[in-house]
Amino acid sequence: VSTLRQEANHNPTAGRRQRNPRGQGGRLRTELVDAASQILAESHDPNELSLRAVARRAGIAATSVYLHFNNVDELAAAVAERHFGELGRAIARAYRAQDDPGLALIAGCKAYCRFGIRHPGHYRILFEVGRPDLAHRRQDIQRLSSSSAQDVLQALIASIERCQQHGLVSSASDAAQVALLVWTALHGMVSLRLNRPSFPWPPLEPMIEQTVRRLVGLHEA
Amino acid sequence: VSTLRQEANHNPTAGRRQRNPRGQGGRLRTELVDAASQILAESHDPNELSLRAVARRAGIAATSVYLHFNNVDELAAAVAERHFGELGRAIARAYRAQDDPGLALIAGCKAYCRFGIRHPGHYRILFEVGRPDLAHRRQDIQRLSSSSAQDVLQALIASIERCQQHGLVSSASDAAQVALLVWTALHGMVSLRLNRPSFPWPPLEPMIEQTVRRLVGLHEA
DNA sequence: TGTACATCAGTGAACGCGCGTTCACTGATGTAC
DNA sequence: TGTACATCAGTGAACGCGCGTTCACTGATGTAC
Repeated sequence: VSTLRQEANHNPTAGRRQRNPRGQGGRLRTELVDAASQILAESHDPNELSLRAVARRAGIAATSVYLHFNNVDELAAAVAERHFGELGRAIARAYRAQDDPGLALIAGCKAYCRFGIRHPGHYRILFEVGRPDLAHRRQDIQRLSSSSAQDVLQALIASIERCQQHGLVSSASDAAQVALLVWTALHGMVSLRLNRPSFPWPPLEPMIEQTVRRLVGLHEA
Repeated sequence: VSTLRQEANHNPTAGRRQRNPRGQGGRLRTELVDAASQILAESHDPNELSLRAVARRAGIAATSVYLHFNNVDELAAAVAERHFGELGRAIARAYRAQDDPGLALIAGCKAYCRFGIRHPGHYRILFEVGRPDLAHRRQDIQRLSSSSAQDVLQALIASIERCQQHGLVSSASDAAQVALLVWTALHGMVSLRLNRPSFPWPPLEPMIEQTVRRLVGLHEA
């Protein structure tokens, strides 16, 4: 009987959770997103992100998830939102560390790919998980997370425009259009490396640099 | 009782299957791959490709799948093999339809993307489904399907080399290396369009053409 | 020509699993009177 | 100051589902004698 309860409700490695104090029930929401992120960090496969797995990891009953999310898709959307934020901050950090606009652009692109390679589960939930239900049913949430994606893209556009303003890149082509070429190419590199790890891939960073330089028309310093 | 049998074993839209004649049991293998392809063609989501779904679609008992495949992963590998072949033929057809090596290269790339956009389930099973079990356990099968992927890549390399030989592309950079840039970029375009259909994507073909021209250094005719 | 037997192409019931979701509930803590 | 009540943060059992896989089997067709 005790093993049954263990299996059903508790993460055997974690201690028994004590309930939050009155008025602090909202903390569980954060803990659930934490737990989901941990699962994604370990699994590489977003399909392992189930309501029951998250509840197990957080040390609560499966039903308690419904105190904060109407269904499992809303939980997944909250997780995606968090990781969109983290991706954006990782890119911004790498970008700001470079003075030259061209090098900053490339550094941001490398940060994007590095995030994907280092956090496959998190990256996949952002760009490889089809959650059509969400897109159809919960327009508010979809707007939120797609605006975070837009933020990432906007930053890329701005960084290409900055190269144009410094004369490093021709102003003949539209920065927004070129940014799309770059984004899709970066995604392709991440996605294929994650999904075909046994392929004999050459080193990632030179590949990123070549792709970005050629796509935006940025020549060696 | 009769509804139970229906649900368990039969596709209600298809007639009752009659068994293959003696010595022709191997036909079922083809029918299973057919059924699996149909499911993928309709679903967009490779997770719906389950052993039981395939059996239902083929009009046989779930257990009969084991007459031809040791497990569900071998079935998936057979499906992938077939669609690698179809992708390769689609590319070759488009390629051969153009005389100019530069236009042929671009036509092949467009065919690659078109295949992915038109057959999301089939494309995903080739490049977005992580089947680590297969890669680890069944080396022979992995070799097969990865050699089909290699065929596609080899064709791309050859078509870039042909551009070099005709002086359309500089011979300064390695064709194999550039081919990788092109392949990953094409995959990124397909993957993102499939996974984020609500994003306001610009028309696909100009985007492919720009990407390929810039990556290989092929200028407008 | 008749019959026993082997082979072949499948079947059907059952198993244990994890899943999302529902429902009625529990028990501690604060608040109104 | 004591007590009834409301609120809050969660629980536990149960549901029906589809899944992959196992096991023993069935029934038609060919073959050896």
